[in-house]
Amino acid sequence: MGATKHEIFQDQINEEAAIFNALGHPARLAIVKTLLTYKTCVGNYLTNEIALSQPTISQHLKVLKNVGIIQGTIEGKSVCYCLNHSLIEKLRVFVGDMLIQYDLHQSNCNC
Amino acid sequence: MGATKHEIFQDQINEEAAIFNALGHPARLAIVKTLLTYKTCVGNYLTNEIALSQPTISQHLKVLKNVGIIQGTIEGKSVCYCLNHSLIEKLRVFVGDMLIQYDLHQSNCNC
DNA sequence: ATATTTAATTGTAATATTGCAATATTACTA
DNA sequence: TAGTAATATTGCAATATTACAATTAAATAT
Repeated sequence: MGATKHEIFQDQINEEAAIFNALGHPARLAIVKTLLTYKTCVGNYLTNEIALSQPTISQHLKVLKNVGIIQGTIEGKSVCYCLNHSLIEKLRVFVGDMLIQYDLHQSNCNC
Repeated sequence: MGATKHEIFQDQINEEAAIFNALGHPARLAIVKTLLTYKTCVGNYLTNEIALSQPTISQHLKVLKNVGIIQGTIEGKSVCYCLNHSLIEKLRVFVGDMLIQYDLHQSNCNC
């Protein structure tokens, strides 16, 4: 064993978990926060801002891109990154639903 | 190398990433969703519901407990789990802030 | 008392992740 | 046409995660 058994879960759960998982590393969360602050941002800025090597930052950017959280556009010799609108909407809906469901009956826990 | 360099990130980022990371596995997300649906839930129910072994479920419950997402109370020979109110509030605030910041200037991306 | 049920722990194998040096690639610049 | 800058890729070592069998522990049931 050793690998996650994705096949026993619904596609939707796997997809949502993949999004949370991508946000679940401090370097990647720092990248997302930078994009929230500056709206767009070139890769090299992140490499200077975060104390990790260029290949490591590149790898984290790839993870965020693969789940659709960010997108990158080539601009000369740079790549300009920004958050992916549809993905943020998906996160909004999912977390919103979650919290609504929580409010409906979680105000007190009887255990 | 091989371990995440937590020391180069702010405590808050590490903490938030840890929460997302805990939600970033389909089994753990399934547990959280079950608790959202049923409010409380005994461990054995999860073991029967999710096609993973009892030790594996127990391990995932521990991860969720360690970051404070859930709490468990012993009830006879069972353990009754529920979501942790203060943690859910933290998630609400963080994601809320994130989405507000996004709305402020992310409606269109110029790259 | 003994058996059963529920859950946690321990140990371990398989696999994935993290991080970086070295290198490749691509585009601009002098 | 070099030379430089920004990024991606490859290969690898260190570490973490996932999953489970076996075992333990604690409470209940017979």
